[in-house]
Order: sequence, then structure tokens, then C-alpha cells
Amino acid sequence: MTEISRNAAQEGGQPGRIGIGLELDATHLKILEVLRENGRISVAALAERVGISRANAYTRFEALRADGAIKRFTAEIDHVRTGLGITALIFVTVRQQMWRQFRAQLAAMPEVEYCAITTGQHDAMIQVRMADVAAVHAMVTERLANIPAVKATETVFILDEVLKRPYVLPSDRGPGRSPRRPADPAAAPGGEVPLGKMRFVGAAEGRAQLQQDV
Amino acid sequence: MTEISRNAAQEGGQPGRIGIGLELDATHLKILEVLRENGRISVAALAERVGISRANAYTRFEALRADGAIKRFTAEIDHVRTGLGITALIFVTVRQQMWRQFRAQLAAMPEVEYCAITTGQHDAMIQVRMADVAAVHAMVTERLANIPAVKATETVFILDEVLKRPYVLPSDRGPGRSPRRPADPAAAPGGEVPLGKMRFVGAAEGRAQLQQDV
DNA sequence: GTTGAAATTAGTACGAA
DNA sequence: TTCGTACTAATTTCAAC
Repeated sequence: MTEISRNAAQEGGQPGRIGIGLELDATHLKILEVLRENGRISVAALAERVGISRANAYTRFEALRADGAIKRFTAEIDHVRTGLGITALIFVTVRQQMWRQFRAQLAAMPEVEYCAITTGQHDAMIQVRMADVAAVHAMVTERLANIPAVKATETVFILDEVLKRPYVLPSDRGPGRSPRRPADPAAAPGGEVPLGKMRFVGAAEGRAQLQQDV
Repeated sequence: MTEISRNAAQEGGQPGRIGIGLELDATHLKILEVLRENGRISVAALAERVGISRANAYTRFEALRADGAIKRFTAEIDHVRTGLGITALIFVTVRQQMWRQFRAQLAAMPEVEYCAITTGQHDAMIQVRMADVAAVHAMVTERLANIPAVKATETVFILDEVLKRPYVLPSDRGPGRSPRRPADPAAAPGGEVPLGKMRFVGAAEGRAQLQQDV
């Protein structure tokens, strides 16, 4: 199993869940489009905006939820108002064989909003929201650096969040484009993935650990 | 105005909006905590979970919305289900004096889920969701590279999203800690921001442009 | 998959503490 | 401010088509 295919499989939810539960049609995508802008809309109003009956809307809404296509509903807040107006990205190099510990420590850090394992120069990217710059510094030097699994960190501040969409959909690129296909079929002639043309940054030492540890 | 203070001011919403509209108390934060997990909860159920009356819950709920502390409600979806299971980060170096154009072009890219201006080696970070690796390649080489404002890019793939919280709150770190204060007051003795101790990556050439262009 | 009517629940307005 | 209650409007459910 390659790293990327593994990612695709486990992002779905429970381990072992491989099959595609629900085949999403254009109506499902339209529902997701509306829900993206207004997650609290009533199902009745949703039905009207999508152009289907209420009963149909209830059925599909429930199906999307039950299938896991919709994970949950949430709010979007203004972090300045809540006093956490400073956002930082922390790129982390993780020590070999310590991925499990690294993940466990992350769960105990409520100030972390997002963490992703990445290819490239670093192993993971963490996004944190803090009250001020000093708090970011304290977090990196006192909490992150004390984790044995963390070998090195590199901190970058976010000056402005230009764009923040709740999620993107295949239908965003225009109607009629089928999912699970590249935007431009000519980009990968013969079905070959043009990884060689992609510009990767140099891999960190011990990259192969991913296949055994993650 | 420094870069960071500028960020804090404009993240709030409309330009010129500086003052703190609503002073959030513990009850407001508790409401945001519940809404983070279940954005579709009824105000009646919200009132019960927070421990206040329905009328009070309606008042506070509406205040949070009107004030802008709650920007909007949305859903969280499974990108694999929608056929966009590949996530990539693209670090962009932007040409001087072309920030405005760069921002304009971004708005016309629906596949971009997130874009932030950052300090450090690069100028911006873009997160995209795609059907496959080839589509990411096509997007970077055919669409991003064609923007004159884009001087260089560096692409990194996300292998796994370990953590994804809708948002973090000051109350997450435990009750009794007041907002707008560093986690550890001893971290910045005398109120001095310890920027000198923070490990920054080398700044890209033309960094000063930010103050005039952004 | 759709429509319509019943039951339930949500949202509003008001006076009192 | 916050609470409790009564009133109005809307939503969800369930039935038949």
C-alpha cells in the first residue's frame, strides 16, 4: 500500500472501511453546496433551494449523514473576538519510530487546530491559534520541544487568511465534470502519474519510516 | 502598523472595524463549545446544555451572530466520498507589487480551500483538494504557474490529516484562564515579545513589499 | 419520488424576579 | 440581565398518491 492510497483509505473513517458507501449524484453535491454556506438551514428550505421535494431532501440529508459523507456540522468563528487572533504554522520533523507518541501528544494539545502529515522537507504541519506571539513561542519551546518525538521545528506566522472555504466540491469547477478524474485528461497521458515533473523538496532523513510507523 | 497587528485588526471583518463589539464571557464560550461539535443543535437544546434559559440562549446566540463572533455555520465533509481525496499544500513565492493580482486570481480558483499569507521562506500557503495527484500537478503547472504574480511554487502532499478541529477556544486550555493573555506570563518577562528567540526561516527577497502591497 | 395534513418543535413577545 | 410562560409560526413526520 502506498502512502497516498493509504491516506485515501483511512480518511474515510473507521479502519477497514474501504467500500464506497454512497454514490453521490448531482443532487447530493447540490445539497452539500447549500450546506456549505448555511449549515443551519432547515431541510424544508434546503429542499426548495435544491429543487427537490421535502421528503426527498430528508432522505438524502439523512443518507449523507449516515454514510459519513457529512461528518458533522459546526460553526465558523472570528478568532480575534475570542482572543486567539495570532495564527502560526509549525513545521515539525518527527524522530523515527516515534510517530505514535507524536500523535498521542497532539491529542493533548487543545490549542492545535490542524495537524497534517506531509511529504517534503518536514514531516508534519501544525496550525495553532494563540493570544499573542509570545504564547506561540512558549508553546513551541516549552511544549512541543519537550516531546521526545519532536526532532526539530520551524515556525511561520500567518499574516492574513486570504481565503477560507469550508470545503471544496468537484462541482465547483463547473457542471458536467465527473468526480475521481483529473481536471485535464491530457495532463497524464497513458494514465501515468507525472510524479517526475512535480517539484518536491528534499526528503528528510528517515523518510522510509512512514511505511512502518504511521 | 506592524504586519501582525494589521492581521489581527483586519481578520475581524469589515475594514475600519477596530473596536471589540462584544465582550465574551464564560457563557458565550460555552455556547461556542457546543456549537463547535453540533452546529445544527436547536437553541432550546443549546440552552439546556449550557445551563441557561431559552430566552437567554436566543439573545446570546443572536448577539454572537450579529457581532460577527460567529461568522457562519457550515458542514464538515469527507473529501474521499466526494472524489477529492488528494490534498496538497502549495507554497508560493509572490512577485513584488503583484499581491493584488495574486489575490484576485485566487478567488477564481474553486479548488483552493485555504490560502494564507505567511512569514518565512515563502509568501503564501495554498491548500487544495483534488481528485488525484495528476490533477494537483496540472493545477500547479498549468494554472498557478501561468499567473504572473507567482514567481515560484513548492508542492507538498498531505499523507494524513491527524487532527482537524473546527476552531480552538481560550477555554480549551482549562477554566479560569483569561483570554488575551499568554499561556505562561513568565515566557515574556517585562512584556517584551521574545521574537529574537523564535526560529524564523530566512526571509525571501523583497520581504518589505508586504507593507505596501498587501 | 411527490404531495398534503397532523403532531411536534422552534421562535417570539411579554411581564416578573 | 435573566427567567418563565404563553402565543405564533415553522418544521418534521407520516400518511396516501
